[in-house]
This record gives sequence, C-alpha cells and structure tokens, in this order.
Amino acid sequence: MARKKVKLEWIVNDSARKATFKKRKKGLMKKVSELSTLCDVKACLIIYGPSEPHADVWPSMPDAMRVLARLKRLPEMEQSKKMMNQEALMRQRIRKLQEQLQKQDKENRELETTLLMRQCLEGRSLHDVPIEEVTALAWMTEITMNKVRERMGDAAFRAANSAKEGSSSAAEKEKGKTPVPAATAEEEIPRHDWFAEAMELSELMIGSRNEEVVQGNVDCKNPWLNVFYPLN
Amino acid sequence: MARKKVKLEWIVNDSARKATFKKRKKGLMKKVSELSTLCDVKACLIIYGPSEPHADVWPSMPDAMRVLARLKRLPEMEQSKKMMNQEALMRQRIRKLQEQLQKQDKENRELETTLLMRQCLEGRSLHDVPIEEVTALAWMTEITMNKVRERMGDAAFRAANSAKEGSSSAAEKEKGKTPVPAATAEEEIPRHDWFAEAMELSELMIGSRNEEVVQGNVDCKNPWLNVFYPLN
DNA sequence: GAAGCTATGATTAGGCC
DNA sequence: AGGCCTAATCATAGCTT
Repeated sequence: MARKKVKLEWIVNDSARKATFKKRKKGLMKKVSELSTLCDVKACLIIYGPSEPHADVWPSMPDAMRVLARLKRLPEMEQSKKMMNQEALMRQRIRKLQEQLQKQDKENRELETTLLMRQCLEGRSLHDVPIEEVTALAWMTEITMNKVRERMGDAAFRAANSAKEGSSSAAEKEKGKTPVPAATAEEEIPRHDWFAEAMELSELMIGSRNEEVVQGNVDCKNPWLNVFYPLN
Repeated sequence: MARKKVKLEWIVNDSARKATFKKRKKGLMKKVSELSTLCDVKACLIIYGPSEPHADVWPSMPDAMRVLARLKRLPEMEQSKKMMNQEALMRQRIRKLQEQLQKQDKENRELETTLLMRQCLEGRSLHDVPIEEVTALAWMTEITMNKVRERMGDAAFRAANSAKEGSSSAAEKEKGKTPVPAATAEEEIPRHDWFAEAMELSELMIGSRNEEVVQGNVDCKNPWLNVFYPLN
C-alpha cells in the first residue's frame, strides 16, 4: 500500500512475500492491540507463518486459549447462526457493490443521453445512432416533456386529450405554433407542435437556448423528430 | 488516525467507542484476509464485541475451529468439515432460489406485457396504463418488429433507410399498404405502414389473428399507435 | 536478507445528514 | 442509529544501503 497498489493475490516472489508477511503481521498485531485497548474488547489473533512451526499469537498464548475455549463452548446452533450472519453480511456487501455499480452506470448513460440531446439540437442526424440510445433519448425526452407540461399548466393538453377535437389552447403564439390536436384524431400527426415542445424541454434541460438552431430547424428535417418516430 | 491523533487508551464516549469498534473491526478483518491471501498463511481472528453474545470470527467459524484445533492439537476436523459442507450447501440453495425467482419474475412481466398487447389489439386505450408498462410494450414491440423485418427480408427497408427516397418495395399488396418511405423524407410519417407492421408482429407474437379487429382498426384510432406516439 | 526511507494508497476520526 | 464525506494520519511497496 505504497508506491504502487498491490493486487490482492498470492505474492509470487519469495523474498517479497516474506517481507510483506513480516511487515503486515507486525501491523496487524499492533492494530489488534489498539482495538483491544481503545474499545476494551477481548480479541485474539493467531497467525501461522508460512514455514514456521509456531504460530504467532496475540495477546498471549494463555489468553488466546481462554478466548478459544469460550468460542468452543458455543453450542452448534450458535455457530450455525453465526455462519448465517456471515453469509448475510457477505451477500449484503455484494448487493451494495452491485447497487453502486448500477447507479454509476445509470448516471453515465444519462450523461451520454444528455450529450446526444445537445448534439441533436445542433443538428446532428440520428441515422448512425444505435437504436438503444435513440430509445433512451426518447425516454428522456418524454420524462422532461412531462415536466414541461406540468410547468406550463396542462389544462389545454388534457382537454385536447379527453375531447375528440383539438382545442386552440394558448399555443397560437409567435413562430406559428399549431394547436394541440386530439390524440385520436385521424388528422396529421402534430409534428410542429411536438417539436415546439421538444424545444421547450431542451431549453429546460440544457438551460441555454440556441435561437438560430431553433429557427433553422423548424421543419421536419430536424433530427429531433426521430425521437418521436424512432423506428425510422 | 484522522482529523486528530487519538490517544491509545479506552475511549470514554460511548457512541464514539462503538463507532470506532465497528470501523476498526472491519478494517482488521480486511487486513487479516489480505495477509492470508497475499502470503498464503493460516490465520484466525476472534473478536468479542463489548456487549454482544457472539464473537466475530475470521475467516469463518469452522476455519477458526481448525486453527484452534491445530493450536490445541485436538481432533475436531470432522465437525469442521461437516459445517463447511453445511454452509456450502446452504449458500448453493439460496443462490438457486434467487435464480429461480428472477427467472419467474422476468417471465411474469413478459406475460403481462403480452396480455397488454392483446388488450391493445382489442381496442384498449393506453391512457390509464402506467408509463413503465407502456415502455415495456414499446420495447417488446420493437424487438418483435425487428424479427418481423428479418422474416420479411428487409432489403426494401434497408434501401429506404440508406437512400434518400422511399423504394416501392413489395408492400403494394392487398389492403392498401403504402410504400416504405425514406427515413429522412420530409413527407408525411408512414403511419399506416408501421401499423401494418405492428399487425404483422402481433400475429407473430400472439399466434392467432383476429380479422375483425384488424379490419375495424385500420385507422389511426387504434391504440397501437400510442406505442409509436406514446406522448399522446 | 535485514533495516531504513519515503511516496502513496489505505484507514479512519470527526462531522454531517 | 447508520451511511457518507473529507481531512488527517497511518501503513507499507518498492527502494536503497
């Protein structure tokens, strides 16, 4: 644990192993003694050297014997329980590690998706993007879109969704937004409106809006649309 | 050994002592295990907690027993072996059960999604379906769709995707299929064509095709479209 | 091969939630 | 309490002597 991180495996080199053994054994003994002093606990450490006939024992052979005797006295049931606990602990540790890993992984993927989102806003095509990432992008888009709706107050949207016709909501603002149509209408899919929402959400997510890009991509060529029609 | 150098004496503060005990015990266990690994040494650490009835033992109760046996020269190998076997068996059983559980769970979820798919084909709205399930449905749809494409031979699709215009493929059959359009075309989104594919895949998945339903839902009112336009 | 020396990785005390 | 964080201290791997 210095100069270089050491792999947790058997040290092949003979003298190095022996040296490490001595150093670490000393350190261990010290630490056991410290623990015993600091917390007043009975403890016992036994180490059999690689080729030595006698074990190193802490605190002392007789004390160790006493501890061991107490241990041995435990009925078999208790021992089984103890094993269970050990196993539970081990499994808990594994679970924790896995959770950490998952968390990290999720975070990474989210960051990548956000990056992809930025690139889309700058005009990147989605043709060469793997389908999973496009899906992730669509997913993120949806999530954020819902947030946008909540922010905007979605009365209009809901009305449009429950009635069979589009309400002319508060959408008829600048930039030629089209009204939000009903979900089940047989009319054309309201791309421009969704696109406007996508722009809104991108603003929400990325924080700064790039006006030129928005203006220059208001037609169907914008790769954003692929988010909504991912199968293309 | 941080923030402040600690004196090597009994820690008076109760909670501090307990915390230190836990931390240092963990560290000790780790170090013993490391020494054992690095130098291939038989070792054993036993710590009796301040108020706990059970000792913490490393490497395991049976192994500790073995070390103890060697130290005391008592023949207890049989018990230890037995215990080892017990532990191994138990762990194996638990692992198996977990695997079974996972498998079952996965299967259940797939079945539920399939059920949802059926219901969709029969006209069920997706408005009240939790977003996760819609996602699962979309995912399943996509997977299956790919299979469908493979089956149909997707030369046309690929051509349409790589070239900048739609090829008039082998789609112009009965039931008024429209040609597969290019992905980047500025034209209208090919809903009916995707819808036809969705029907194909449903046939593939569910096995029996309900002609009336298919006939009666060939327009955009069919909830299937929600899979592709989940934001509605 | 033991003993001593550091740069570095590991441990952990004391906070904070 | 229990988990997480960080600064501070400790332990020690790889050297040199």
